[in-house]
Amino acid sequence: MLQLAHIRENRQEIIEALQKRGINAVEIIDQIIALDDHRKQTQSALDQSLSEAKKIASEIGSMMKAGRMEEANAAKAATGTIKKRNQELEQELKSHEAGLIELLATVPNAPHASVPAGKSSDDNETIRAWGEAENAEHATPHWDITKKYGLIDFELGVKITGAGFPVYLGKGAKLQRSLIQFFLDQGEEAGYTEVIPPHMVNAESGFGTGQLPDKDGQMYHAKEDDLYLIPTGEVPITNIYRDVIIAEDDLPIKNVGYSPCFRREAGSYGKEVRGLNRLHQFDKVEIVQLSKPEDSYAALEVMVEHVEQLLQKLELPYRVLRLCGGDMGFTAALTYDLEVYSKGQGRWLEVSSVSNFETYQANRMKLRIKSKDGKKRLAHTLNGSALALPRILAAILENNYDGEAVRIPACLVPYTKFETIE
RNA sequence: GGAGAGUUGGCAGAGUGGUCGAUUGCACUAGUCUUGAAAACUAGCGUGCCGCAAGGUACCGAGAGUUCGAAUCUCUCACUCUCCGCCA
Repeated sequence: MLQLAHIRENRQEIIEALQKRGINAVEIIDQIIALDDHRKQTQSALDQSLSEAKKIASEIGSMMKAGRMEEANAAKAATGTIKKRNQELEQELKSHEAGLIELLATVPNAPHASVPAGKSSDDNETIRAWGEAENAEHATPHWDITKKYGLIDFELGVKITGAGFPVYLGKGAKLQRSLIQFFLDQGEEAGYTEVIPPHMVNAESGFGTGQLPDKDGQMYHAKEDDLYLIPTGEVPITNIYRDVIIAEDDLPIKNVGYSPCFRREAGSYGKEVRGLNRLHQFDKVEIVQLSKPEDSYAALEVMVEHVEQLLQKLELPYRVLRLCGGDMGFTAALTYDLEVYSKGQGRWLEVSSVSNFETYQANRMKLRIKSKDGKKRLAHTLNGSALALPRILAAILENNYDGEAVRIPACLVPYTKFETIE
């Protein structure tokens, strides 16, 4: 969520930034500020009232010690009204605080100055591109290739679980595992510390990174234990640092982690979701950074470069997009999407999304930085896919297929131990 | 899943109804001393909220309750440890 102090100080600026998302936030922002005013007043009144009650209690203590019992009893009798007032003020404060969080949680992050205004993916800005985005001579969609070589069985997944839960077989499984290993090794080389996080999270974690309350329909929920299957490694990895105060010298913190991701994808259908294009369960290697506010945008660029390096090593043509306000996720201030060109389908596939959340998540998580002089401030959080597996796998199969065999990119051969699928 | 023990500031560990946000030690930070370091000594050293500030207020696993007053008493829950059961 946005910080209250920041909203109060930069009301107009935030309203203008949110317009890039197509949101008119005037009313909600003013509502928030008004409620915060009430909160402050109530806090003051409560503190004063509590102070009074405390004073009387200690006076009664001294009276009793001195043996002046009648006096003490008289004072006791008079405490009723104060006590009642305290309770009322406490209730009022609580409801103001809860109301504020509720309102704040409905306001998305304010886009960065460089974010273009826009409604949909049509308004995204292409920053740069790499490689030849042309259809292959033997253009074949990956679902035909996986079938031909027995790499993935989608129907088998339907039997075991349901649509969107494919079964990887033989060289298909090995290629998948090799990619994970490759991505993790590359992350480690770039200075990220590997973590293997839990694949289920509680509601607090879901709130911390911003999936809850707004996107809870997208996550699988185990009601019995009130736990959610993670939609991305971002959730458990970033929440490692929930409620933590980090010494400034320990920043930046860089983690890389592999995890399966589970998404309900309610409402998706058609050829957009065919094959590996959109699944309910998929694998992803995620990179996460915590940084000082003044360093976060430089870190974001380096993260994008890291992902680009991966794609170049895999020899996949790609382009980098700066998302417009309307296409950006709820919690992001700036997002770069990386798309690879899928030659078998003749379309771009999103394989990575790298974002700076500034203090939006840190504020929800109470993730703070402590400098040497003892001053505390919220950290900036960033994350990105490096990379999401299924569409990479699809692109590798489609882009390296010559009608006879699939050639494995050189960087993966040390992992797969085979050079072709035929 | 069953039985028992526990949960206090970065760590260790006091405190069982009244001025306790909490003794003390270690760690940490600054300073004195020293050629430098160590040692010793001095001071500082949790987090949130309200307030320009002085200051006020809240937090001793979480929530509720008893009381004029709760870290201390009662209840519920969570977690940790030990033993038993089950199990990859």
